[in-house]
Amino acid sequence: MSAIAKEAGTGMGTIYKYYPNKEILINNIYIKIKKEEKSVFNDFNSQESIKLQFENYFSSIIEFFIQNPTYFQFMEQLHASPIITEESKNEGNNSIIPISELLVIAKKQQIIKNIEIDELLMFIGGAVLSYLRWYFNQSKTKQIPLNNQIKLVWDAIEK
Amino acid sequence: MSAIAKEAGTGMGTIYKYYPNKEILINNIYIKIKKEEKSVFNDFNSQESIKLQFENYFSSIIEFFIQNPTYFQFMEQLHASPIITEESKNEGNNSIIPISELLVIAKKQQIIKNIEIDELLMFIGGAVLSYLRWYFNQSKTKQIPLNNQIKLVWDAIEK
Amino acid sequence: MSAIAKEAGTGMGTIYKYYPNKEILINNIYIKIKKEEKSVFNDFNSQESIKLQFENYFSSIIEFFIQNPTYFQFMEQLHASPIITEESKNEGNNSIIPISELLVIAKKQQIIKNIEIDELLMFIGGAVLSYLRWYFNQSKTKQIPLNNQIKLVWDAIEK
Amino acid sequence: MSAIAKEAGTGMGTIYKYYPNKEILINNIYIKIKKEEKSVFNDFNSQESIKLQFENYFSSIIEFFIQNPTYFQFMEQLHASPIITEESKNEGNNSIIPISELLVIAKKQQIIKNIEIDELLMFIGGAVLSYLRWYFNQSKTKQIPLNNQIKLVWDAIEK
DNA sequence: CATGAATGAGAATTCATTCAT
DNA sequence: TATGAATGAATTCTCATTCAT
Repeated sequence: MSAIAKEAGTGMGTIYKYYPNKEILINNIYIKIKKEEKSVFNDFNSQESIKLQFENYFSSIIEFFIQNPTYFQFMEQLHASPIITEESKNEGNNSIIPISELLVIAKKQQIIKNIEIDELLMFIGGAVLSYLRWYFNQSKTKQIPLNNQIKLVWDAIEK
Repeated sequence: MSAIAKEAGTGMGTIYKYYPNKEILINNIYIKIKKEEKSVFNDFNSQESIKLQFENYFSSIIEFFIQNPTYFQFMEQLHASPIITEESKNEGNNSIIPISELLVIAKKQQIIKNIEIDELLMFIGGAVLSYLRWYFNQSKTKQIPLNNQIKLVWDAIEK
Repeated sequence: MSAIAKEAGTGMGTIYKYYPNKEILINNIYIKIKKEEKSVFNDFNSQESIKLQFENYFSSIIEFFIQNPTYFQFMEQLHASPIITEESKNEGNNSIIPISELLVIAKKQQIIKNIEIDELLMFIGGAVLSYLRWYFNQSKTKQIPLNNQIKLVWDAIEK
Repeated sequence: MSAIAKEAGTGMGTIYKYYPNKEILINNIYIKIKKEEKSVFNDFNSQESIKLQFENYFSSIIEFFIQNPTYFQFMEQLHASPIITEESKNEGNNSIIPISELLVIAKKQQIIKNIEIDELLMFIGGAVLSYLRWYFNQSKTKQIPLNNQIKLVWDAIEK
């Protein structure tokens, strides 16, 4: 907590004014990131084809974390920590609503495989996560093309 | 540490006899799990088709963690922790050698897409991880068929 | 450390804020005592005869430890302890500079024996130490006159 | 204790067979050294002059600790430790009986100053101690002549 | 009888939280 | 109101002692 206060340029007392204890602080950060993550989808144009919308989503969510590397580090370290409450996790799950809705439509239109939405979602989530882990381990010189990842995921879920 | 000793049914001093400090203990557990993970591939029959071998690997590695849920919990909580040293991570990376070699062959035989091995590996790793996260969040009644996951991954990497 | 905190009327955390660990705390006390010991000589009047100055020094340094019995106990217990670093010992040796300088003058004036300064110093140090050990072992009723000690030392070093 | 057992080439259990606990072990070592120290005086020839006997004693006791540097280290570290019992200290004080008796004679014969034996003893003890501290801090190349020390002490106590 | 692995009370150290300024 | 020094419960680690082999 004292390290956080120092980094934030405030006293510890100030943090405790807004967040009664460390658990609440961490959980609020968690939820904040999840909300921002969800908002990535707001700008999307639903006039475009399903495939394009999906690809846009996929690259946007990755771009989001590339632009906010500390968010990614935070999630990597804490998503499985006992400090994150069940309640926070539930609220955090809202972040996948947009892509979930897109998948529902795609499935109805028989564009993608007839697999449970949840199962597809977790699969896509895994692709996002692994790409980002890779990205942040890379020396910045060798950039991995996102195209390949997008093709892999789309070939996977496409009917 | 005292909780670990209690759970292990030993005194704390005994743990410190074998592992000089907590960091070393945790890193040894990390490496042990990674080694076991690698050994999953030992039994494999290289006479089978590439696809079958791949599917076997994929389901085996998932089976491994389902049989050892504590291993999975440990990795989820600690893989991104600063307590895991760079050295341990490097040693841990040996666990993907078997599947890596399989992919090299598959690529040569033009069975799978012409994408860098590392990129394919991280993609597959993401699929494994996301399935397991899902599995352990499930109430045990609703079992998700692994078949779907295998099909998704294979369709993704197949040429 | 907890006993020290209790005695000091603070929490243990407070000690650790100023002294990162026990070793540093102990070494700081060591150096502090040595510095105070040195400052005993500050008040001295260099107009007086060499002999008088010497006698003043001798009785002052003994008076200093009699007034601060805990200082003496600390030194007795810790001067040979491995917790006192070589660096601290070197810094502590500054405390003998004043008397050392006095002896240099005394030797030039052929007042004292033509023996190496260091050898004289150690001899004097031994006399101080042994008197103090004696003093603190005494029941307070039987006070040993310091005069005798001073005569002994002076007769020893005098030409 | 385990370090002691290792150094001694035995198991810890063996030590505990002979010395029920660490305190007793340390105190026994203390007393053993003190006894050896006393025996240094056994060989002495009472036919010699008092002065010669004194000088022999002085150099013998120093020689004793130079030959047994670990004894000196032990005493330096532990003489003021709370682990040494009052009883051990009392028993240890026997080691000064021989020199004490010599001083009684010397005083009767008016060879040395008319100062209390105990005071003379502590003075001499201080000289021994300071010489040894000096000796063991020296780089072995520069040997300090013991003659000077002996002259210093004798001039001090001589009438 | 000798051993040294096992023990756990006690010591050192940390860090979330409080509260006087 | 904002601060960060002070706090001490909780944690890590040590080491004298025991006891099964």
